[in-house]
Amino acid sequence: MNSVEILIVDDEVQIRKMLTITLQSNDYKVSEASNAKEAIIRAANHPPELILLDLGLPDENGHIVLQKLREWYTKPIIILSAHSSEEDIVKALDNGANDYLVKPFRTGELLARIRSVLRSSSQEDENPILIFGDLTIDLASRVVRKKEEIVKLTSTEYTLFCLLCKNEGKVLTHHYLLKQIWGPSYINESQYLRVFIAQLRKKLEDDPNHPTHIITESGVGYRFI
Amino acid sequence: MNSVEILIVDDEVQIRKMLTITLQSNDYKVSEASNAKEAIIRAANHPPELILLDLGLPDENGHIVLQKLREWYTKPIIILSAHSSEEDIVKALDNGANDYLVKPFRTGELLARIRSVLRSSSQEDENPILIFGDLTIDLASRVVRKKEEIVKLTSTEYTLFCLLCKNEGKVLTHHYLLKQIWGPSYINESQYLRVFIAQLRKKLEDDPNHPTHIITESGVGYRFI
DNA sequence: GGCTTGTATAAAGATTTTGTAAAGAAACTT
DNA sequence: AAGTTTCTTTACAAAATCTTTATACAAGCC
Repeated sequence: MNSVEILIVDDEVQIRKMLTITLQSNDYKVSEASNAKEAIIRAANHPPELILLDLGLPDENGHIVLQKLREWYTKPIIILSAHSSEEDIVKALDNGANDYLVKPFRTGELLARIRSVLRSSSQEDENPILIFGDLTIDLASRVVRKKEEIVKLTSTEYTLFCLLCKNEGKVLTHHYLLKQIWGPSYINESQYLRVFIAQLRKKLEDDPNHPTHIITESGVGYRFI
Repeated sequence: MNSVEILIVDDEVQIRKMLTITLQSNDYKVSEASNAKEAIIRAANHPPELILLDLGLPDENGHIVLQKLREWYTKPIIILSAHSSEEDIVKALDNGANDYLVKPFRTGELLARIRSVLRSSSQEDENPILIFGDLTIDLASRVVRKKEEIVKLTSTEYTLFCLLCKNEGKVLTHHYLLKQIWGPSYINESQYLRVFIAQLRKKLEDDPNHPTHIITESGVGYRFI
């Protein structure tokens, strides 16, 4: 068993099916998403080793999805697209795509290109466990520990914490966090954030009243250090 | 100047010329080889950051050249080939090529693919940091430091400081600053500015009474140096 | 000097933003 | 269907930030 997980993002069920079968018969683990929102949530909750991203999604422009993913997702992304214009290709590659295949593509070539990008990304042997002082976060198994003790986080708490961790040191605006976690229509619901930040602090900080990891940037957002 | 060196391996002189011009005009350094033997010697003597390899060389099969190179050469190799058969593509990718472009290819796409593979091989994600003496400002992370120490700025202070930094040396008028930060209806509230300039000086200057960075231009505005 | 104009700083007051608890709603479990 | 967990919403307290006021200083000019 390969145990390498690939996330397929495509709105056409036939293509997902075809890809799933192809990949599974080559010993990859597969997860699927049929739209942009689902793709981002899946990628954040359970980051795959590679993402196959169709640019023609129903709910959002594929280039935007790519940009959003690349804000934190560092593993390979291969674009599968019906568009073969140079403009699209250059834009996607410059937005951080590792490869770009035009549909319809040849299965053997796709598999070879997958092997290629996985090879060049795995040589950096990325440790899926991030360590911040006494806090560790194992992205692969979705486990957060504080001084070896496992901390139980709800799905939303974990997504929020992941985002903060992956952007260590950077300020993430309320706007951005709300959009990433709850979706674009929630960008004014800052109260949600406060509640969940408070919950994270209660679970993760030594002294929740004087947080040392999750820092408030008043008027702007939050920062993780 | 980019100073990234690329080795072009192709037996056709016109293609080498064309590639050389394209790459040089995009700030890459270029070296050339016209056959397999030369290619391997050049790569060994002076390893480039990337190799563009034509598979149709006169003295040896391109796939063999690729294999030989990959025995020790770990940086990106992009194949340029007239053959578009799946067999060739898969074989090249599995032999360690990072990408495979079929001739004739589009220049913009080639450049984008070069950027892509260079990016994923060099993976230094440096965020731009502006440095002014002992003051540094990290725009991506929204962090200002004075002698390595993080200085906590409020939202408005930071916006003001950014404006000054981004216009280093220039005088920014009261009018302009007020308009940018508080909006057009505040252009007469110069007192606001004085308060915030004073606060910035208190936090950032060695001696706030004798500022060396944030300079008053009496009657006009402020200047940052 | 006395006057005016522009600037600097501290501190009080007002406002905005953030933190916390807790209740109600919704979604899952068993 | 009852119980549990998680999410959403409300209300209020606490903290941080912004605005305003008061006062002082410095430079230029009559």
